[in-house]
Amino acid sequence: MTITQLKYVLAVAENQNFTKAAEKTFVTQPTLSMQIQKLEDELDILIFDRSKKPIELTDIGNKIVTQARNIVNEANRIADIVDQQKGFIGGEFKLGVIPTVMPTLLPMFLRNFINRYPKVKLKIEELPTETIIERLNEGHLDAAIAATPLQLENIKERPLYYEPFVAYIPENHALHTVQKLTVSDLDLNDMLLLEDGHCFRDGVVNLCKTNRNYEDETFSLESGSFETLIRLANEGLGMTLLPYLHTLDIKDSEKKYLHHFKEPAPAREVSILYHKSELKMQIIEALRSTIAGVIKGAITFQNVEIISPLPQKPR
Amino acid sequence: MTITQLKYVLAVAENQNFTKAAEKTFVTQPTLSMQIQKLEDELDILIFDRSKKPIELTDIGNKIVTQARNIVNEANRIADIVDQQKGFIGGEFKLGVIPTVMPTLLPMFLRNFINRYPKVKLKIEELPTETIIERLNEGHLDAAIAATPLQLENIKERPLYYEPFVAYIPENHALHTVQKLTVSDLDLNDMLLLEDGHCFRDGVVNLCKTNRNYEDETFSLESGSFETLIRLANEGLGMTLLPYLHTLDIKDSEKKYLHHFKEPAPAREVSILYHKSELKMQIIEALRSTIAGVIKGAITFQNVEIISPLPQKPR
DNA sequence: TTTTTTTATAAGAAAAATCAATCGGTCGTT
DNA sequence: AACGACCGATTGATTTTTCTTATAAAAAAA
Repeated sequence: MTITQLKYVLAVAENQNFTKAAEKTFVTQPTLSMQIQKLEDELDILIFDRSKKPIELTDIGNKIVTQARNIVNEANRIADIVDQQKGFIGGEFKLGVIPTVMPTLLPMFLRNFINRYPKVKLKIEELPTETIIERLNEGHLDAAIAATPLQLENIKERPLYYEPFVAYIPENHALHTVQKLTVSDLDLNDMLLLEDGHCFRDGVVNLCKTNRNYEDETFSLESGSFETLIRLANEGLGMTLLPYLHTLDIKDSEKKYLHHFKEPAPAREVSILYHKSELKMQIIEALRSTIAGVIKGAITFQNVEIISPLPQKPR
Repeated sequence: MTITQLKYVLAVAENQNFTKAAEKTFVTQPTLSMQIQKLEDELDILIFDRSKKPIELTDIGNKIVTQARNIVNEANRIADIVDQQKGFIGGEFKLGVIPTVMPTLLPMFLRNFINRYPKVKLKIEELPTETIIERLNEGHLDAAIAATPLQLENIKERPLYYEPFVAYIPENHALHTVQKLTVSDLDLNDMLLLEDGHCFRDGVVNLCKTNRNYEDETFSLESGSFETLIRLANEGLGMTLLPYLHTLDIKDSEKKYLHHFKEPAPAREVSILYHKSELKMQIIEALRSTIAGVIKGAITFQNVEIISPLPQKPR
């Protein structure tokens, strides 16, 4: 059994197709066929059920793939240990970021990070929390930035900052005159929300539900961006909640509609997530410290109440 | 980097000598030299400091060896997973047992186990707890039986039985007339102890110390076996404590000197230990269930108080 | 110094991994 | 049913890698 064989197995398991897996691993398809057969012979089991289309893992194949991922991860870590020893910070690094953090946080630290660690080839993807978790587990992402706490078995989370919710209340709205908002003022029926799938939306829903217990309703007005939500609010279709960083680059003419919450303000916890194997830990640490550095100037809130980003299942 | 190379590195690291390592791995010495050099070239570091005699690991070499052990263990586990799937229970299995458990427990389950799992080649070694822990960590033992709780980072423990302490009090002793002993009756100065290094000795010391706080004294009368302790007690040199199973095959004429403790009786917890990687788990489970089966008939104590087997450090 | 021990090197043999080409089976389409 | 597309297995040649024998070189022991 070789590490190469295990990598081949992983590639085929992921692509469910020998030919595609061969391309990904930069070998020809017969190479994959033979090496995987050799491994199967050695172990005297079948890893793949080739009668199914597309190809499937057998029961035992599934277990082997899990363990193979383990081994390959641990093996990759050798290079990592060496890098660390040499003080080398570089190589490809794949970072996932949730959509509601991406446009505000990224411009704040990216230039800074690239200057400090020019040898790191950052590949950043905007992904929903759910996909981020999958990809972290599969090793397709090296780290991610998302709202926490998620408390997942194989994923570690380290908080970066706490970002309060800020209300955007148009002129003609009932709450417009209220100086300091409290959570109990909120009404989910009057709230303009992001589309389903955004964890910020789930956070807002959770926040409003701490107040009263709503039925699971269908919301008619939803949108994919905060920009649109603000425009809808201006049209008098309700109020909305924004994450604090988004309120920094709002039009001056609209700033007067922003209402902060009374302390402790509800807030989301934004963390850097990584797999418990702590692969490429030195780059993760470099990222974390860079972000922590730039964020310190922008966000200084301490007394906040953390709102869970997880959707509550209907009972 | 290949798994074979990592195994070679481990062999050389353990033997501190290429030639001996070559014999152990059943290859010639040049093979080791070349493969290890290849790995060093690939990683662009030196794993061994060849200027020292005997050969030594470099700093980074040390880290790599630790990780290599990890990888090789995880790799071995693949075969294990396959065995489990096939329901195969067999192969070599190295079990460590502490001296105070060995002579009583072994004859109880060994024949039974060999009959049930004839394909397992059991290699049993009598070792002190300290050595057991080392060997489990290094992978030289597959499992061990020792007194717990030890609460070690990389070693899991699963209790097999609770074995009460039984006092052996000779005729002329002050406590001879006491019907049901309590811990507060014990006096460490009057206690015949096993030699240093036995965890049962530490257990007895801990037990007596829960009573009063003793200085760390030197004990003049110590011995390596319970047989001798009993003989010394008969000579009127003090009393002693025995683990329950040892009291079963004591001479009939001496049985009258055995005194059980009042419930909850102090007891040692005897567990099966194994590395957290759970290698050869199906054999470990087979062992555990076999022992649990035979022990159920012999030990039925429930209401006991577990005494730590760890030596207390002098402050 | 000589001998022994130990690791490195060189060269060739053996084993393996890989590739290009091709086969054979399955599936969907006409 | 026939055709073509797709996909994994097979074959045989080629390259690469691994291992061994033989030997050199260096260090330690005698």
